[in-house]
This record gives sequence, structure tokens and C-alpha cells, in this order.
Amino acid sequence: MPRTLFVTTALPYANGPFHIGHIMEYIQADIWVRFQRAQGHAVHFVCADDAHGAPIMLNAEKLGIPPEQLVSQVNALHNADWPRFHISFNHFHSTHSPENTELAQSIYKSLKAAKMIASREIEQFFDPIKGMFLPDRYIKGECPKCGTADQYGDSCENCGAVYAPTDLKNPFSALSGAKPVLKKSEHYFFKLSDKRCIQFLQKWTGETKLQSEVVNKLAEWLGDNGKNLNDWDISRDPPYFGIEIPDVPGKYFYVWLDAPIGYLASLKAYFDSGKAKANGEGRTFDEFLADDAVEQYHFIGKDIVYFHTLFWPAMLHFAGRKVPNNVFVHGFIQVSGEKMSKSRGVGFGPARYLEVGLNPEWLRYYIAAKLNDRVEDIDFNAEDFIARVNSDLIGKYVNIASRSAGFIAKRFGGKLGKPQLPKDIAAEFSGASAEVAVLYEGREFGKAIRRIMALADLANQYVDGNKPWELAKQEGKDAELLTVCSTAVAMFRDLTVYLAPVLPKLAAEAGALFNFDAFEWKTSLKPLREGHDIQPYKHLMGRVDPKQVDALMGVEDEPKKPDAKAKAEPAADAPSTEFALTPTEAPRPAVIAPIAETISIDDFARLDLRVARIVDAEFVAEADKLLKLTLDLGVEQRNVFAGIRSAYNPKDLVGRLTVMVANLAPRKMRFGESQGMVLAAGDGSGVYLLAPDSGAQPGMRVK
RNA sequence: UGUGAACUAGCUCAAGGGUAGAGCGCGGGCCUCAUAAGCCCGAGGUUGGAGGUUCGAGUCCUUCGUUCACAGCCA
Repeated sequence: MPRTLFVTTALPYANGPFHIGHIMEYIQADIWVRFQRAQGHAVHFVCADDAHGAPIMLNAEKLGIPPEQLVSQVNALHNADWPRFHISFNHFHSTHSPENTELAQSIYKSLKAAKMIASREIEQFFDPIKGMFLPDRYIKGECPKCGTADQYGDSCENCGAVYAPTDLKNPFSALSGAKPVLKKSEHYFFKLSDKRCIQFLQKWTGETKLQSEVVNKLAEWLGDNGKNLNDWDISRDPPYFGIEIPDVPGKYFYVWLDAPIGYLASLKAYFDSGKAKANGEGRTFDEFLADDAVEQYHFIGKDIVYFHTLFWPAMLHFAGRKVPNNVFVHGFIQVSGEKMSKSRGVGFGPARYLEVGLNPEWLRYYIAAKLNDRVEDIDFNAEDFIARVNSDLIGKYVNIASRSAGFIAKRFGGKLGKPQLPKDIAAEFSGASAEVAVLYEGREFGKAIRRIMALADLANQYVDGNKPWELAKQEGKDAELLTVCSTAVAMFRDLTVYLAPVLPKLAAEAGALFNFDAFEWKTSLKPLREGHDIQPYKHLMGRVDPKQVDALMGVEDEPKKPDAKAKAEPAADAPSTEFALTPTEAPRPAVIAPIAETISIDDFARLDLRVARIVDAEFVAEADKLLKLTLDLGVEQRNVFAGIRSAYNPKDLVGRLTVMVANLAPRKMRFGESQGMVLAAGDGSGVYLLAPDSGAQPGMRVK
């Protein structure tokens, strides 16, 4: 019986472009969704940008644009990118939308009516300069336990202690550097610790077929009858970019309240726009959502299990709505064994992946081949990627079509004979249909791929054993040749159907070429008839060029360390035009100075290095090497003279972030007092000012 | 620090109390239909370390190590 499914992926934060982790999740969900559609089920697959919260507000402020503009720009960016990976979202919305405002407020009102909302006054750190309450991540100070400086407001990176921001010694605002003051404010809470809520959650988690890792985690949270659960603070004070709480003017929903509601908002927009109707769903949004037979699934990463297995079902339940049927949790994608990290620059972006000319279906295949149903990280490994795609997809799978279809076109006018699979192979293929379906359904994509590739091996063995190239040379073997090639094409067709959820574009192209539809298993797997027309073979997919992957992984052509040989040779080796035309490529220093003597960490700690914004820069009349810089340290401004005139134009420096030694003794110079120094690299041939990565704020300590 | 998870051939992964498997890579052979791919054979693992339970342990238990996630107002 056809099922009706409502499927979502986690909402990406509307603060920047997609990273590879988003795309991995979308690919996982998309494969599952496409598989379900191929089984004849109706799937409504949506996502949206998570557009609210303090980080977006502050980022927009930094960019000098309204947050609305930031999130709409990012939304346009996102909307351009997901289709390029063949993600089949039916709709991609934003939480900054009328639908989300309406739904969030309505759900809140229901929760309030159900007496699940409480309010009480709490005291929090407030930044008197920015005029706002500070989220934990924006408060820094010394660890109350071990005294390590510059720790975030929640836990210490040095000793691992967990504490409240108010426990920090010498706290300061990471936004302005100001000393935060405690200030009281009325906050609203979702009563997660309410007996009814705990009861419900225990019931829900018991009934839902959650992954074992998730069950473990939940047992930790819900164990001991939920004594470890506290109420959830769902309100924020202005300034805040979010949705106003109805009947509480001047208060906003915490972004995590309205974010998951964005799933519903996106679905509503999809219904209201008529797209659902076009997709065969005749009901209204409300009717659809209230139907118990509609299955609701959320694909998420392991970092947000808390929100999706506690808050989200509880919110829906006490607002009198249907709760999710399941939450599918995946691990993170690592790149070459390293954690994806934006700040450390590890990994690569989806945009970059496409830019270097890599085929999105290669990534889909690779990710599929590595995914299972567990909460495990997977690793993107360049060599593995190349080997996997080239040998599986090209060597095994596409090759079957390529090696058999030629004869059909050349010798038989493009008309197939009757395929005749040997009994054992036929049994393998037909048996695989159900097995592969079970594996796809259970999100065991790696196993499904393995099973399918085993079939591809059989197909190649079949061709090899029947040697069509010999039959082609023998008199009177035409019928046999036709049968062998037709059989191979038939096997290729089946493989294409099995792989179609992973490789939708290739499957469509193969279908067009060989005149079949790969997207509905029930009909797609029917035997091919004698006389079935196919087009002459065109190659369906090329191999990965390792150079593309090198480009993706940021491997430069140049050797990392110049050795004597490399240095001696450039004269003989004419520089390529490309190299010559790249002025940003810095000339390699002739001599690398030896490393200075070892110092202790304490020696280093004596240096107080700070991120500073250059708010003004000007020439110094009487000095030919100096520029006078005015640096903003968050808490104060400093005048610093820097010997960088040879390399920088003052007007180009204004607004830039750099790093300065903040506790250097001031020095009187002929032109005035220099209150510190900026850091720059140089060996005599050039000067290069240091710049922190984006996101750094004036006043942050460098360590 | 606590809780949970992971650690199996060079690489990526399977198996899961009863003789450790696959793909890729590697070595050897065969073939040539394929926008260059296939087929066959082989080498390769004391399953992170150490203890224990058991007739028998990758598999269960203890412990250590390494890595990761989570640890409530961080998205």
C-alpha cells in the first residue's frame, strides 16, 4: 500500500554557504526519499534556512546590512546550490517567513493553554556597551577551576570543567570587551521537567524505533525519571533577530524554538503555493499534517539529537499536534580523518567541489557507499574516493553498457533480442531486488551498494564467459551474440534501477539511451522485450581525474618545502604563463631563518596578543617607512606606528583585522607614542601583515 | 571529569562466542567487446594494548591507550 511521507533534513544556519556536512545529510535523505518514491510512495521532502538568532544578527551588523538582507542573500545562495547535487527537495523555505511566524506563535499559544509554559525572572550577563544580554559563547574569562585565561562561558578547554558563565573569573564580553554586568529579566520556559512531559517522552522514545545510540543517549537524559531534565528557556530579550512572543511584547522566541517549526513552515509554504497539489496531494496543509497515516521523518546530525528527541516531540505533542515517527541520526563527515572545521580550514566546500569540475553524482555514490544506519562518522578520503568511483562506477557498472550496447547498434540495428539470464544469475538479480529494497529502507546504503556491485561483478563475469567479441567473429553465431549482448543490457538496466536513488541523473540518461524508466521499481524491473529499441551507446560517465581531487583538497602543484634541486631548476624550467600571471604568488624567500631557541609556554603566555581592527591608517610625514595606525581593541583604541609603508596603502588597511602585541611597553617616538606593535611576517623582501580568520572580533586574545 | 561510541589486511569497510571476509591497492596469469575496461590465481591480519570468563573470544567481562560526540540555554 502506498505510504505518504513527510521528510525533512536539518535546517542549515543562514550564516554562510553550505558545507560538506550539509550536503552529506541532504544526499543521505535524498537517496532515501528517491528510493521511497521509486516504491510508489508519496514523499514530501522539504527543508529551510534557519534564519534567526544572535549570531546572524551580529554577523549582519558586522557586514553593515540588515539581518533580513543577510538571510535572504544566504537563502538565494542555498537555493542555487542544493539542486546542483540533485537533491530533490520539494520546497526549500526560510524560518524568517510569515508561515513560520504564524506557526511558532500558534504552537506557543497551544503550549501556554496546555500549561506547559512558565515564566520567571533570571539573572544573566549583560553587555552594557552593546546593550544586550550575552549568550554563553560571547562571554569569556578565566576558568573558575584551573584559572586558564580566555575561556568560553560554558566549559574550559584546558581542564574540561563545566560551569555557568557567571562562574567565570574576570569575565568580559567577547563582543565589546566590556565587563558584563548581571541583569535581571523575565524569561519564559517550556516545562520540560513537568511530569506529564517526562511521561510523554518516555512513552515516545519507547515506541519509536530509534537507533540504539540514540536510545542510549536518551536513557542518560530521561533516566532516573527525568530528574536531570530542566525547563527549557525559550525566550530572548531584544535586540534579537527572531519571532516575537505573542502577548509578551518585546520578547522573542529563542531561535531553537522556531527552527524546527520551520519544518512545518516549509511544508505549509509548499502546500500554500500549490506545489503539493501539483505533486498529487489534494489535501490542505492542516488536513495533511493532522493525518496519523502521514509518516514524519527527520534526518539530523548527531549534534542535535537533544533538540529533536526531547524538545521537538514534546512541543508538538503538547501543542496537540502529531509527533515525528522517527528521527534518523547520522554522524559527521570527516575529511582525510580530520574533523571538519571551518575555523581550522580543514575540508572543502560543496561549491569548491563543483568548481574544480567534480561530478556531483560521484560524491553521491561515494557517500552512499560509506553510509550505514548508525550514528557513525564517515571519512572522505581522496584516494579512496577516486578508487571507489573509478572502479565501481566506471570499471564495473557503466562498462557493462559500454561493452555490450555497441554490438546491438552495429550488428542488430539497435534492436534487442530476448535477454536470457542463466538461472543462477537470474536468481541473484531477482533476489537482490527485495534485499536491496530492505537495505535502502533501513538506510544501510553501504550494504546496498555492496550488494549491487556484487551483481555488477556477475554481469561482467557473464560477458567474459560468453565472449561476445569471439561470437562476433564467427559465422552463424549472430543469434547467440544478440542474446548475450541483450542479456548484458538487461542486467545493466536492472543495476540502473537499483542505483537510481543514488545516481538519478545517470539513471535518467541511461534510461533515455536504452529506452527505459529507472524510477519505479514495480514497472522498471519488468523483463525487456525482444525488439526493444536502444540508441547507440554514448559514454554515460567519465573517470575521476586525480588532479581535480588534488585541486579540491588544496594540494598545490608546487612542492611544500623548497629543496636544493627545486631551487636550482627554475631557470631551466621556463615559468608557465599561469605562474607568471599570478602576482599574488609570493616569491619564495631565498633563505629561511633558523628557528629560535625553545621557550616555555609560560614565556609565550607573557605576550598578550589581541585581535585588533584598524580603524584608521595614515602616512607619517617625516617617516618613509612608517604608517600610523589607530587600532580598536574592543575596549580601547591604540596608536601604533608600524613599518609597513613599503607594502601597504593606508586606505586599504582601514577596516581590516590584524593582530597586535597589546602589552608591549609604550615607546616614545619622534612622531608620537607607539602603544604596541602589529604583527607582520617578512624577510627583507616584503612585509605581510597578519590577519585573523573571519569571525574574530577585536579584543580577542591570540593564543 | 562524567556518559556513550569507535579502534579488524597498505586504504575503505564487512562479519560478530566455533577454521577472520570484500572492494580497492599490490604480485602473477589470461583476454580485448568496451571513450581502455574485464576475467582468473595469489600474497597480506596474533581483529588498539594487557588481563579475565569459556572446551572455544574481533565477538562477553575488567582495565589501559587513542579518537569522536554529548554533558541545558551554543548554533
